[in-house]
Amino acid sequence: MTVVKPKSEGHSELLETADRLHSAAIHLLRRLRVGDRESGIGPAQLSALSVLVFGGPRSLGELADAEQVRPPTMSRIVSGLERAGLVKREATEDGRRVRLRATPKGTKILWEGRKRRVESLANALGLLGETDRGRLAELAELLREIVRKI
Amino acid sequence: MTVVKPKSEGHSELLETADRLHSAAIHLLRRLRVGDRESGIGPAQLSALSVLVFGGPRSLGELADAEQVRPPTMSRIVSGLERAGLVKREATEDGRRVRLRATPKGTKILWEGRKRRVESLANALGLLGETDRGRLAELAELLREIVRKI
DNA sequence: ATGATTTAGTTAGCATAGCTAACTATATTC
DNA sequence: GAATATAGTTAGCTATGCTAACTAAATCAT
Repeated sequence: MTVVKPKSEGHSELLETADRLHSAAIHLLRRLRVGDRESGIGPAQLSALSVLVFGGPRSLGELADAEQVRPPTMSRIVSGLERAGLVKREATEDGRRVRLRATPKGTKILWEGRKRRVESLANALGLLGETDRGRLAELAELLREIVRKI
Repeated sequence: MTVVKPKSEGHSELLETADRLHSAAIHLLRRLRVGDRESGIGPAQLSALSVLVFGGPRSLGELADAEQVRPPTMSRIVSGLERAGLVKREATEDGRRVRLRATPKGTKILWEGRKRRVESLANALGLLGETDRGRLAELAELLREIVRKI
């Protein structure tokens, strides 16, 4: 893993870091999905719901943008959330737009689900030393910035 | 973001870090999926193939374990890879087991796909300062350890 | 040695989640 | 007022996750 080709050393290292992040992200989500399933709500729904809960009501298009999916995909995700009574579609001044709002039930469910979801991760984090934990908090922040830049 | 409830300060911080990692992982993969699609091979297939290419041949059950999915799921993922000529099912001494092996084509495709996939991520990483980049490489390693612990 | 059990993998059937293309309805513009 | 643009939805495809039920092979126990 520390073997790096001599030529264009920095680039190679960058690719390796990128690849490792990618791999870690895939496996991280697979592990956490187990807990997600207990809530009876899919990962895409959970993620979309969290935007509405923490970020407030918005239109379907805005939510699709925030979640990096196409409108038809978000339309169906929202349908699922609505069917479960976690989100409501409200009419707006502009008759084309809908305003999506998390219901009290949705907000409650999200908080519970989120807690359970990150619990195992938080536990794993708790196994780390104080130093590593601090570094990891930095990573999370850094990662968020990076994702915005991609 | 630095607002932490006084009670059980460390735990709350941990949850927040966990949540941020989770969110970042979701969005990271969504962004990278765009590039993935160009290869005509799904993310699960790509990930499974990479285990075979970098980790060598193994049984379906082992691959399912490595990828944190159930055997039927992996069976279908492998079927897709086989259909595309990227992986071969080989018979073993134990007639129940199959040995999965990446074909030369699979290996080639993976290297190309992997390169393209992490390219955008590596570019985003390149926008960071030298300090952040170093930190991130370190922390990617940390993340890998954590995922193993969950 | 043969019958029962365990193990590995597949098949069938269901749900979620991603996409594009095509449609509807409402706003905006000319 | 007609043409165009915009927001969402519907329809239909693929990929990926699952559990349940099946087949085939190996192992175990009598």
